[in-house]
Amino acid sequence: MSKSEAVELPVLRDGDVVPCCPPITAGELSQADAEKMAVMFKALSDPVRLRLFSKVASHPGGEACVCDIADVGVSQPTVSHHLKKLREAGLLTSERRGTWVYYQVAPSVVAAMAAMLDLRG
Amino acid sequence: MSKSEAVELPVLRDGDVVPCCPPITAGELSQADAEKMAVMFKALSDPVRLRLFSKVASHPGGEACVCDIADVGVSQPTVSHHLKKLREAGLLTSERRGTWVYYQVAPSVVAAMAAMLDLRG
DNA sequence: CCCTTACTTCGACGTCTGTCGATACACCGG
DNA sequence: CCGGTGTATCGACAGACGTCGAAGTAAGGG
Repeated sequence: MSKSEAVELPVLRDGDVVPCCPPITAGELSQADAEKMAVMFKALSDPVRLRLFSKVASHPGGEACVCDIADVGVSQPTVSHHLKKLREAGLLTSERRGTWVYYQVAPSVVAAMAAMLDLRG
Repeated sequence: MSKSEAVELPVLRDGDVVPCCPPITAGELSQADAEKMAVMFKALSDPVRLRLFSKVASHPGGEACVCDIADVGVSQPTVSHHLKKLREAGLLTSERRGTWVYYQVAPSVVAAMAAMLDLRG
């Protein structure tokens, strides 16, 4: 599947934000932009995914092995399914290291979502 | 169409943010917090709702009449349905003034979502 | 009053989504 | 090569969701 490279801290500096879409206060979203953003928000619209995501994000280095975060009250296949959704939405990246698979947060994508919700115009 | 006599700007100051949940980097989300946040993210997980929301948010005063924003490519009952979802999630509030119903953004709720996605620890 | 305009609710329908158990795939240690 | 552990995919199914037209409610104007 996907092959991610860099393993770095999720620390953000100004300018790291992918300028996907302007803040919602800036004007009406185009159909295309709306669909793009909807995919990201949908990824976080499930309690299980939200918990998985927070577990990865709050882990040291912003990355965690599946086995470290799998305890969210659903079966293992379901965990895998949700992690795939988060991956497909661009919020997480994954990397296999030996037996284990590590998931990392994608800071710029998350920052883009936050930026879009910025009401200070 | 309608004539919205602008109320006030949705400008935020520090401290206006409802401290619903800590940033996702701060630790694992509780089951309850995850469910609460999931409802908000789910509200923005649909392209039509995202466009409706952006139309309200980008309107002068952060408020708009339904008739001003209803042109999003779906039927009018569907628009009403989506606005209800946004209202139930706390992202919008509504108010009837005469014949028209005006929707306003709920700045503190939106800010809480943005704060949760803040990766700067 | 009744009619028109603005919006909401209702009922129905097809699609999408979350969940599971079973199964397949990847890696490691012996 | 073989058995064991960690993850991913598959197939199935119930429930949630987006959509519509039709009908209901609210307000204003003749």
